[in-house]
Amino acid sequence: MSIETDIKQNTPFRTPYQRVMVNLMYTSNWISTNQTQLLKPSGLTPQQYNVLRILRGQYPNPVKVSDITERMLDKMSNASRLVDKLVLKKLVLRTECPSDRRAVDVVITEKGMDLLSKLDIKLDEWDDNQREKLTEEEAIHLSHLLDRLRE
Amino acid sequence: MSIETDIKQNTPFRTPYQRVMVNLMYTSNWISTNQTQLLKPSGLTPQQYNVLRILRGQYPNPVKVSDITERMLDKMSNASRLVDKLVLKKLVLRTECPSDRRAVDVVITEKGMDLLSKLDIKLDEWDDNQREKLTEEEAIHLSHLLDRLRE
DNA sequence: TTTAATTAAATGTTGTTACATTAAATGTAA
DNA sequence: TTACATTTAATGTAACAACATTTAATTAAA
Repeated sequence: MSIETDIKQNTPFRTPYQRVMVNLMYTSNWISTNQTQLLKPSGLTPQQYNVLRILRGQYPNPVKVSDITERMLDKMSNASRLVDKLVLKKLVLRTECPSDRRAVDVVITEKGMDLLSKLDIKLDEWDDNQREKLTEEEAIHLSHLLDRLRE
Repeated sequence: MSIETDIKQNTPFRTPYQRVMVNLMYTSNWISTNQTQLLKPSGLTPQQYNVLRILRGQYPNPVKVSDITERMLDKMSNASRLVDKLVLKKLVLRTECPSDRRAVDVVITEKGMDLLSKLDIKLDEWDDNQREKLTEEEAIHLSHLLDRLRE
């Protein structure tokens, strides 16, 4: 559905750039809502999931809280408190970094890895749904346009 | 910059679709941060700005709170409390709807219209920046791909 | 070496979001 | 009409986000 119809707008956008901006916010919100619902049964928020994926990416090496902050999509979020939540759920381990006692090393646990594996399957299904809407070439092109927009 | 570089990811995305999803979240967050900063001097949050724009679109007709909710990008947001904030700033007027005493009519004030006019100029500048990154055709294409993705 | 500046993580605070619940008005069906 | 369901807005609440501040460790400079 066109973004104008989706948001019931009756006056057209002044420029195609404004249309893109609104469309991006709307689409991202749509994805985010879907993702939140997908993760809810696992008791994870999208941000917590994001942290787990960052940790898996480095497994079995630890990642410092400051590195997590740098890699998170939402730079303003509080990685420290997110790690707190994950520690409580025993999905990650937090240990003092031996070489710098200010820093904190975080590692994903086996329980965390298992949870991610289960979620991979769900995510692949969601992935397959998108496959029906865009071809691979279109998906690649879309990413490319987004990269250019942020330049 | 490519999204992989932006988020310092060293393992590639499994599919172009996953890349698009992450890219969309990242890009939208980037836009949202920019927008928040742009609006901050006016004392408006992006959502409050969104409500004002919806009201201007119907001016001088009133819009019910339920209609605002329907048209907002973030459907889960609480239009009632957003209108509250705008009433406090005298940017909108809230009156009981005569034909349905459950409903509430909201109209943008002259002060609200003036504020939007000032913001239009700022927004156009931001618009011009994007113009250097994507051609009009590319912007149109990008919106089209986003529409298709949400189908 | 002592002092100052910087860095890393944690914490405090204020406002917001997501969601559930409430309260009042309206619609509907027996 | 009366009872019940639905709609509309407002409110309560718990978790979260944005941002500032604090505390401790490290680095750099005097």
